[in-house]
Amino acid sequence: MPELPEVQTIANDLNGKIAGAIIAGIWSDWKKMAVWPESWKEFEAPLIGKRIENVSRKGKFLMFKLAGGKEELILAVHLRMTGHFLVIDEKKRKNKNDPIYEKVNGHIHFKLILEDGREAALSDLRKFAKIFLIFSSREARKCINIGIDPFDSEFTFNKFKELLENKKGNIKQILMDQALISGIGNIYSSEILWEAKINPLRKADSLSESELKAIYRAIMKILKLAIEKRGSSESDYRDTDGKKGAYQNIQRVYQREGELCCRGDGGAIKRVKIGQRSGFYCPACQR
DNA sequence: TGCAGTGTTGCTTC
DNA sequence: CGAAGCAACACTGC
Repeated sequence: MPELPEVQTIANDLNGKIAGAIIAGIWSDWKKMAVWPESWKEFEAPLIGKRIENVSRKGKFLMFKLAGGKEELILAVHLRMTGHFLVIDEKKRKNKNDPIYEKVNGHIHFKLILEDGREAALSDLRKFAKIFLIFSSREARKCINIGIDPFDSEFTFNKFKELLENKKGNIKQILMDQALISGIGNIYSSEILWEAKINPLRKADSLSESELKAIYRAIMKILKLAIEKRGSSESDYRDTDGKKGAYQNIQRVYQREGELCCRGDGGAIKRVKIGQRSGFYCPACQR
């Protein structure tokens, strides 16, 4: 489930592997994923022959910065629920134990074919991923209407507090609001609130200064830790080698309904529906 | 066997 | 106007 740590891991890996590579062609069997330009020909043409300068992350978006044309061009990709990128080198695909052969990766719907023969392939079981181009000379389309990134230097505690002012909803849904803060989804919002000892159903306007501080610290701590662990792989998420992340092994509440909270307070993890999503928390230590 | 549930987002409806 | 519901899709598990 690509949230900020998973997208960061993919961006880092792609940057290490394919920065500098030239795009020889693109391929897709699901052209609906290109949301802009909507015509596949117009989407495809500007990509051919461009050099991938670097790959970075913005919120949950992957940003491929391309050079070689008259203007700067960015290929932006949102992985939604089940998307992940694999870097495939056909010449080296001999070992059947290569995790790239896993069943979960048999859902490739888009490829950047590189001049050196490798492919950066987007695997997406549920076909929810979206891709689009951002031309520096054209009016920016409202594809990326996202809030501040937690790793932006301007994301200070005071900024965080300011963003939450006058917010009426529960803290979990607010943390997942991409227009406010970008990158946190269902897994990490649960984990962050456990770390901060805050009940996910708490109204944002009921939180004290010290509780807000605990949440802010938890955001930074949990996201950094998850990036170190290369993300969470309960399900389809894999890195560009097809390997799993390790964060699911240290998750405290997410997907642990019924288990005892590891704080040793005797609380059993509860699962509640919050805005049509599953939220997990320990009723004993999260107040 | 069939249907509810699954990480995300954005559009529709009330 | 904000909140809630649901659709987009494929697969898993009860």
